[in-house]
Amino acid sequence: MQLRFKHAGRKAAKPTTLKDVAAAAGVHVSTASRTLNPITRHLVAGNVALRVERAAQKLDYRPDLVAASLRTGRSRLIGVLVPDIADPVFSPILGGITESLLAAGYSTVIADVGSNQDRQIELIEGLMARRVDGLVLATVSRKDAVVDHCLRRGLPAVLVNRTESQPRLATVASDDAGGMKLAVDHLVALGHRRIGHVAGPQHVSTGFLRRRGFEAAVRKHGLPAADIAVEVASAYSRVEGERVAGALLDARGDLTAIVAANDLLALGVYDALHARKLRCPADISVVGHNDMPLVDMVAPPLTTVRISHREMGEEAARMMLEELAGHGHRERAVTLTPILIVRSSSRKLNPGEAR
Amino acid sequence: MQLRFKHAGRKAAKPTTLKDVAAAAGVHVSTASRTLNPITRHLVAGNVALRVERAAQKLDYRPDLVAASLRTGRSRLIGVLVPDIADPVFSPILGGITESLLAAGYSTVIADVGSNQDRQIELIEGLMARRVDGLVLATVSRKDAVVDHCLRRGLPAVLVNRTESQPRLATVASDDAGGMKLAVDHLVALGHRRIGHVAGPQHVSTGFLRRRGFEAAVRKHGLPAADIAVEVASAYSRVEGERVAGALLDARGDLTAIVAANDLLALGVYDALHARKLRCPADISVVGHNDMPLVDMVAPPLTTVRISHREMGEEAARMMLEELAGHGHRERAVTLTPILIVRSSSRKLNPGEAR
DNA sequence: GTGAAAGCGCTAACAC
DNA sequence: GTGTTAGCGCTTTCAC
Repeated sequence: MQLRFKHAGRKAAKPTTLKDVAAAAGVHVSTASRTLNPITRHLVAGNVALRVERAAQKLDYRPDLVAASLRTGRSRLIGVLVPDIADPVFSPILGGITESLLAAGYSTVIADVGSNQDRQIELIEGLMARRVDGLVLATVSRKDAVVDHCLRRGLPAVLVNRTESQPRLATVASDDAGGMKLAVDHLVALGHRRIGHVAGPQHVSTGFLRRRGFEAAVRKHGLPAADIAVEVASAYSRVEGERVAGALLDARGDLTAIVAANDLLALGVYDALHARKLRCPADISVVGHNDMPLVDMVAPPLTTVRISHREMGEEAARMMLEELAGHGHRERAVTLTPILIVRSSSRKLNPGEAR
Repeated sequence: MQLRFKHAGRKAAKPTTLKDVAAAAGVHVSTASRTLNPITRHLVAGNVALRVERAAQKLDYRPDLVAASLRTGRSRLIGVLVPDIADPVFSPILGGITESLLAAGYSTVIADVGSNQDRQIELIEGLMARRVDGLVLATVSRKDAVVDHCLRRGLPAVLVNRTESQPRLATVASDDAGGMKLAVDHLVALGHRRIGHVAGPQHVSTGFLRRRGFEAAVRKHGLPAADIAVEVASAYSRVEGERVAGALLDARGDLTAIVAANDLLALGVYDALHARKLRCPADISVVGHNDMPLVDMVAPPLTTVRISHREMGEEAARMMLEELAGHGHRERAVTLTPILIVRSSSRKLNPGEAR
């Protein structure tokens, strides 16, 4: 389609500067600057301030944040690194972060950086070239080169969703081990004893801590090691879930339940069951983790562990703001408590029942 | 939890400036600048350039984009407005945009702006204060004040996913009417004649054009107006889908199929069917639109129209880059062709069958 | 081909 | 309280 528009390419009018405002108000630029900055507003006489404000209003003055950044060294810009913007887990986190930061006058640059740490550092350099005031990392592995980099460069940073194994930065995350305990307690209460775990990648905290949480919960219930089966997925994806669950099911025909490290893996478990003509929950109960959108509508509706991703984002923003305000040492780790959402993918085992 | 870290609050080292590089290379800043800018690189003698580059390398020099922006008036920053970052439709669009722009050296500021146009304009002003070079709008209504604003301010802008009724800006969107034709053709081929439509909000192009596309398709098949029922939802949400589908079903007990303007609405249709103890597809066939993640896993797997959101984002980025390069008048509207994905929510009607 | 100088728009020390 | 001055780090004329 070929079209033309009269407006297209129209030249932008040169915007009003502080100098224009000052001239219009008959004062010096610095006075205008002081007036328009809430912090220094009180330094200027009421009537003068009023004149400046009126002039600014009349000329539709908009401060140039780029110039202000150059002068002050601060940009009021926060970078956010996510491994995959299309992963539904990160949307609400991003929503929480951006909204909270915006309310405090900060803009957010979201970088979809994948999971290659060298590339991540390259991209961070780009953000630092823009003088971002801080970074929120939703990407970290348990020992993360990006964190090293931020520390070395003195760039304020906050971790969200994932933690390092040795905490070096302020972090907000869900209680991953606690979430698995909820899942295992639930299954044990339903009579399950031979339980498998489709673990997430072990180089990220969620995968690692959930596996450990699973193992601890299972031990707490005194289930013999022989009743338990754990297999690790190399990524949080449906295909990996299917592959790993398949391996688990083929090796251990006696399992009655599988706990997946997240919902995407759990859906992969569904796929594996389907491929083997096994029914859920009749043959195998499945529990996921995250309560991502729509898992209440899949067949069968998924029993899962809900964590408040949006709240996680809001909390991360709050921590970042504290960090920037200089009193960032108060609260270094916030742990959100997950809750169990029981739906139809887990069922009560009849006494003595086995496959 | 209270913790402290030795690294926390560590002072950032003052970064190397162009001046440092110039000094180290024994040349003037302007020469260093010329060397490091690919466009002006050829103006400087080979051996000198080499010296500068080595110095830059050695000092780990990173150009200050803020200073460059102030000087040039360009920021290599693009703003992207989405109505709701948590809506899974926008994730792949954002992924496509950010990746393509990044490859061209542009960063992306994503603004989650809701649907209040006054607020949107306020937020755009914030982006303009950061001197964004352009805006990608995934938010527009059929007559959009934000577009007025961009035009007036001379800010390059590209529309994605939604179009205005009178095209004033470069746009990339799916063939919405065509998508509905696919859906209706499919149902008619299966023997359906009494078909309902849960339409989306009519102030956005997707809702409007899909409804019109539905009506045109139905007319083309010569279905009498009495066989058709259209009801408009006030938002693309599951609850609205349920409400509107409920109204449709209660008023028209003879319908055998419903086409929803998007998948979220289609899932609402499922909810409404469920509440009325109607089965899909046994009693009512349902077709959605968008093929959003997981609709292949709901019960029953949803027949829907797939559009390539990621490609849409990539295309929008390409158009923006063209716009910025000055030859933005070549191709003003790109229409992506959707395809039908048949799953299990639509079934063939037996001859003469009715409810 | 390179250096000198000006200046983007703003803020903040200092002077009065 | 307000004006003066300097300068953030870079690019880009203009000289030579």
